[in-house]
Amino acid sequence: MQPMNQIPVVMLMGPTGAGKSATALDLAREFGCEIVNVDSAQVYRGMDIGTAKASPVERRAVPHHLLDLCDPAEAYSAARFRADALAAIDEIRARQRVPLLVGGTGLYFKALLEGLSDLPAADSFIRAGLHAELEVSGSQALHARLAQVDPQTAARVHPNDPQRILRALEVHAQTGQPMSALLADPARKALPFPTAAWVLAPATRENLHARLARRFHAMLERGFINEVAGLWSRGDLSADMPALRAVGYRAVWCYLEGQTSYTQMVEQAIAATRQLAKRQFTWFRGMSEVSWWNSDEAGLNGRLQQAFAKLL
RNA sequence: GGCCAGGUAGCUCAGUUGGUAGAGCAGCGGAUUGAAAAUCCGCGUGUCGAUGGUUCGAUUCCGUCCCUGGCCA
Repeated sequence: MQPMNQIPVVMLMGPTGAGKSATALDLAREFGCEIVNVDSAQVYRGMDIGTAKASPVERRAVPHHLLDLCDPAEAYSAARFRADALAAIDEIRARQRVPLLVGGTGLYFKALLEGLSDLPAADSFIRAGLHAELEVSGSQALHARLAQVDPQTAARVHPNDPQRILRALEVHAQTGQPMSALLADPARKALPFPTAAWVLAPATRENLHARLARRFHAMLERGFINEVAGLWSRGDLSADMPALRAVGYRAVWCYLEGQTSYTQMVEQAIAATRQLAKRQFTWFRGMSEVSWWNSDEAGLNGRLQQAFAKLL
């Protein structure tokens, strides 16, 4: 075996439904990898069918990391992901095995590859206060306030984007400094190991759309509605929590509350999945040093194995 | 078969007192620093069902035909 500082970290990214999981299992079995999840929805416990999480059998065959970290009532974050992923990578490499990072969350990949600035974590108390203010005054008013304390951030965040306006105000409230000043602090740290980044995606959007529709129907057949109904009946979860905003879950939640018909729910869920895939493409296209692989191509896994072998 | 209501963007529809048309959704592109499967931003040429007529000009008015839905036979 080679010295640990040469064990690479392989990143397999791709839009939802591209077949990353199956490919990852294939590579992991062949090369003795351990899989690290890079999916913001799969970190939640009890959200299995709708997130297409690896099954217990698959998880027994290949070790998986960063699944089931949180209750759906909690909020995970990009910063937690970065820390958790770095820790998992260290452990895996210490075992002389290759970490295979698999998922579709562009921000998480970016946070890992480029680092995050030293910003305060979310503060639920401050956030609740700002939210109440948002309800009363609207995002334009909060944007105007942000322009007072942090003109630079206000200039780059749209007045209709409450999530970013609130975050910037939250950071200012906690630190007394404009978020733009904290972001200016160079926080980029090169990762202390070699990396390879691959994007797995179907050749055409039509192919992907067809797959996504089929996949959602398959989820329904596997009891997806029951899964969401279980969360719904807990009584302590609500549609505005990050976990329940996930594609599919949100649509079924509305259906369970009687806001949409079954047909509308199915249509909404599939459309939301397509939109997610489109945003994922935007992330991946903007990344430098990634190689693209056509997931529709015959013999793909063999070629990926060859590419993988070259990294070792 | 008769009467009525419709046929306008991929879908649901608005509109043009005659000067070739616009919303929502879908789709496409982009942004993205502790919620990111989130949250935003931008993008609208389509034989206005077909065909004849009136008109300088018809998607709009008139005739005929076709299609869909409803009612009556």
